[in-house]
Amino acid sequence: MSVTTLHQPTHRDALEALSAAFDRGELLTIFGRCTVEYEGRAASSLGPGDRLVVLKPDGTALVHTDEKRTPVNWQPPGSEHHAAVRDGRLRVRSERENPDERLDVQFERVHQLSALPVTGGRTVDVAGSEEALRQRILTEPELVEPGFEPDATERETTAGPVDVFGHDSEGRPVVVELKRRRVGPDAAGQLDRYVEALEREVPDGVEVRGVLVAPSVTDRARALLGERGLSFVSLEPPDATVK
Amino acid sequence: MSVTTLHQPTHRDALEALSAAFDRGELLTIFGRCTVEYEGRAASSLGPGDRLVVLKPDGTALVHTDEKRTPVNWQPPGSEHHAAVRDGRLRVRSERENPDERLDVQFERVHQLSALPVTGGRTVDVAGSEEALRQRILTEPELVEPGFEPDATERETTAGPVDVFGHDSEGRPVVVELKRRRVGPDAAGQLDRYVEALEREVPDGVEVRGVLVAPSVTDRARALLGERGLSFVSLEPPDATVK
DNA sequence: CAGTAGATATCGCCT
DNA sequence: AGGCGATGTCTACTG
Repeated sequence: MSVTTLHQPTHRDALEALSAAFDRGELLTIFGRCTVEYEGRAASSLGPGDRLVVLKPDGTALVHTDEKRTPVNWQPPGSEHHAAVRDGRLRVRSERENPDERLDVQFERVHQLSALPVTGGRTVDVAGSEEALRQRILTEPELVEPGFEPDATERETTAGPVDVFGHDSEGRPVVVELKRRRVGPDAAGQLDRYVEALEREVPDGVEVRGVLVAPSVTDRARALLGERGLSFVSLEPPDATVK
Repeated sequence: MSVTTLHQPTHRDALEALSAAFDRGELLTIFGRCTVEYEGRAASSLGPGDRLVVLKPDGTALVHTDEKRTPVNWQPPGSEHHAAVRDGRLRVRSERENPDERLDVQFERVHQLSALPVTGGRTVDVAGSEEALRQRILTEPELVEPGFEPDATERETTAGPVDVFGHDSEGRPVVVELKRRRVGPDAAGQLDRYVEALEREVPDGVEVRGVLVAPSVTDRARALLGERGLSFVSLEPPDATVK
């Protein structure tokens, strides 16, 4: 495991190490005093300060300060990294097309630069997802209500795919929308759009019911459900602590 | 600028440097072969591999592979980092309450550990936001339509705050929902909720109009707007390239 | 603290 | 490539 690290390198030495690391497909971390400019989907400017810059071989660029989970500036995967020395200073540019956007990091000083050969293990198994909740519904449909029977998942409508589609004990069509956590008005609106789309598919006079399945709802969402004649069933995804 | 870096340290030396850096409020990067376990809002497990772990003094923890913008595992700000050596191996735990969740990183080997003193410049000015689009509307209301006059921003309704509220050339109330980029059915539903909420506030017989202002809409969103009798105006936020 | 909606959201799936 | 919805979304703002 050969980690290459330079301390307080000259900008020219940093550039050389950086280029070599790009070629080897290594992960780069640069810690230094810099300014950052972004232009594309929006535009932003960041004054001088010490930051940690991470450049990934897949084209991702991250600029982190000492706060927050979200980088203060970034470029998504698929971008192209370029480095150069202008006016005696290291500049890293990461850009992509579609959308057209560009990130420029101008270094005043490079405190440390490391090239890290990263390998293996990218995929993570996550439990407690909406999919897990769906499995629970399909295994025990009576959790939605007694007599409920699922007929299809991801059933297509003009308003988009419905999580679970089925019918109740009296044969009425039922749309089920699943959410893994507490929901607000957006989820109620989403369910309503699906129900309205299906109302148009079904013979006149047949009522389409809508059921929102989630751990809990906000007051506003509950009110919205009431207005639209939709129901709510409290249910959590299995094997996970969800508030 | 004193960057502390250890190469291939023993787990015990790594722990010592780590604890010292915590005390000094420094940003920590650890590159090493590790496994990661998460449990909280969901649960996940990540097998052995080389990753970059970043620990921030505000309680943020990030685990990055060589791919993607999103860390493969993380802990949000406000968490508490703890480090220990168990069975001769470095373990970093980051946990928080509300929601109750915990991240465990178990190192097989530590390739490199750096403590970075980060200072200054966290705030970034962003242009081309929805706020910029709102300013544009307020300055040139005729961009919405000839005769449109804004009366309030963030006007409260039972369905939530409306971006811009005003009236048209004939005195009819108008709800304007702003989006900085191309919108889908969700935005149409959101506008519809606001219009319906205001219909209930206004005297019977008075029609409340709804206008969605965005660079463009999807087909489904356009259809939904049509059904609900809502309009669409194509407009982009200023000073930014938005598709 | 909860609710609500924006974001350079990112990401994955499917057409 | 675009549309669409989930996400351990994160983040800011408001009550």
